[in-house]
Amino acid sequence: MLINSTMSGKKELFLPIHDNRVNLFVCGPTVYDNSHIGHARTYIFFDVVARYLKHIGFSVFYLQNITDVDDKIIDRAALQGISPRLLARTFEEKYREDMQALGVTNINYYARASEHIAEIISQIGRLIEKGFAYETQTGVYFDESRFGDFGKLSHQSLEDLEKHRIEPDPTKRNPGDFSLWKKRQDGPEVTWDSPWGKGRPGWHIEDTAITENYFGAQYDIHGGAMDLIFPHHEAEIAQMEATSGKKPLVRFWMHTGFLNVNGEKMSKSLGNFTTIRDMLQKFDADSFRFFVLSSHYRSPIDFSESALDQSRKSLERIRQAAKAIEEELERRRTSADEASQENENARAGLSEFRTKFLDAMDNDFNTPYALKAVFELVREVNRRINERSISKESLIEAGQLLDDFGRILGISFSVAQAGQSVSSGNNEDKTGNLIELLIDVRQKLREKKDWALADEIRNRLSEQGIVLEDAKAGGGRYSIKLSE
RNA sequence: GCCAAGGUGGCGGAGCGGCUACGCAAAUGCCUGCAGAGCAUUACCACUCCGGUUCGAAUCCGGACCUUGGCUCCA
Repeated sequence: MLINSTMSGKKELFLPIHDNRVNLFVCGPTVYDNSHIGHARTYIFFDVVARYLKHIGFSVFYLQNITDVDDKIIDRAALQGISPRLLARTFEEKYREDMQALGVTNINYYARASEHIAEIISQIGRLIEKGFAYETQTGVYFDESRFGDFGKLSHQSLEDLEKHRIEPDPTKRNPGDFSLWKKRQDGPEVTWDSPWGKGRPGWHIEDTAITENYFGAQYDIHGGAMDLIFPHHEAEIAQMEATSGKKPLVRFWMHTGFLNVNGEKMSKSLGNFTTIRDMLQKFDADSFRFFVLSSHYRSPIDFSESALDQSRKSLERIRQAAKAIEEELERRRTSADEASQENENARAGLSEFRTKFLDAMDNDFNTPYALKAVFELVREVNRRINERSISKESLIEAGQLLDDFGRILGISFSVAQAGQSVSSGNNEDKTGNLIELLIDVRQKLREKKDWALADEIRNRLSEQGIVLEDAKAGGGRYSIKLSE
């Protein structure tokens, strides 16, 4: 398969370093607040990366760090009068709940920065020994002038990087040198002993200490959003390649585009900051996943209510087809349909849709193109059902294809688990029985051609959010719209 | 200023050298008591601009313009 690497800017053939094993690392959140829908975009995408790589037979280990030692956490905790650890653990828990709610379920291990201090200290020590880092009164810094490749990922030269907006720490040798260890004491929970005195790690070092610990000096894929390319990922390259002397740190750098809101970057000052929790109050997780995956992962996407609405409706079309397949299969159970069987013989099989879907995914995770294949399958199956030219085998195959595609994308295409909650007519509860009763009465009215009353029942149920759909041969079905 | 990603039909969004997706919305027809769903067809076929390469460019090259982001907080 082909994967675009930020380093080369090109699609390259993906082969893991170790046989069949794929080591995947994605920068996790700094847990000082609720995660927002921009995080969700990135993490949903990499969840699909893991799902797909597993589907095509790789053994994937997906590692994510949790930044639970950080200035923002300390500041926020002080503001709220609670301990940094309590704050961090609280939002870490919420983050995990959010991921669960979004169907992001393929992360094998979350590594907390605070639980890898020994590894961090070890790596800093080796950097100093090799002359890539130095100690001052304020901390330990990486000397970028000693590492020739600095800037290679973001395509910037050292001269470009001389320009800076924040006044650099005066003890640093070069303005671009970044912090490995901060000599600060902000309370026992965020202060550790080190050969350079008490303090805490800088932001970049935790990731390479963690990946070195679990993956070694080199691994397959490192993911994150575009804004992390510089300086964060640049710093990771410098730290690990300087420590180990092995290049490259990572074979494939993958970066997701931004999620904007009405064309603007999401930010608290603009008031367009949407947390995952708030979003899920209004939209179901599957619709959001569909929205995320209907654009290419490197393109910017624009979040809006109408975009989400459109995604919901598009997804609904796939689910309608899944429903039609089930119903047709049910019908076949009671009566054999020789005609359909025979009519289909002239038709091609459905396997071409699997090929199209997998080809799209194989080409740098082109999820919009993969979704196209899903819709083409849907149309073909609908057509065949309508024309009575589909065999039982093809119905089963189509159902399996939809299931497989849904599993890879982490979206439920089947009716049963639909977010909109579509009930079929065999509810056990009393409400369901009442609705059944009304449908029965209405059916009798229809048989008597009392259209006025029949329509009134349908309209009034519709006002209650219960939508009736009449079938040709009586009975019919209904669905309950939970939202709105 | 430097670096990066973009500018495609009413909207969303693929394609990245030649037949133009896919979805949403719309129209007409079939089906239906009506509606919905489904199916078929349609809208006469859009690619920021200006040059160039080519038999042929949305797609390659050069140049402009615009948008968003990064430049040591950031998914």
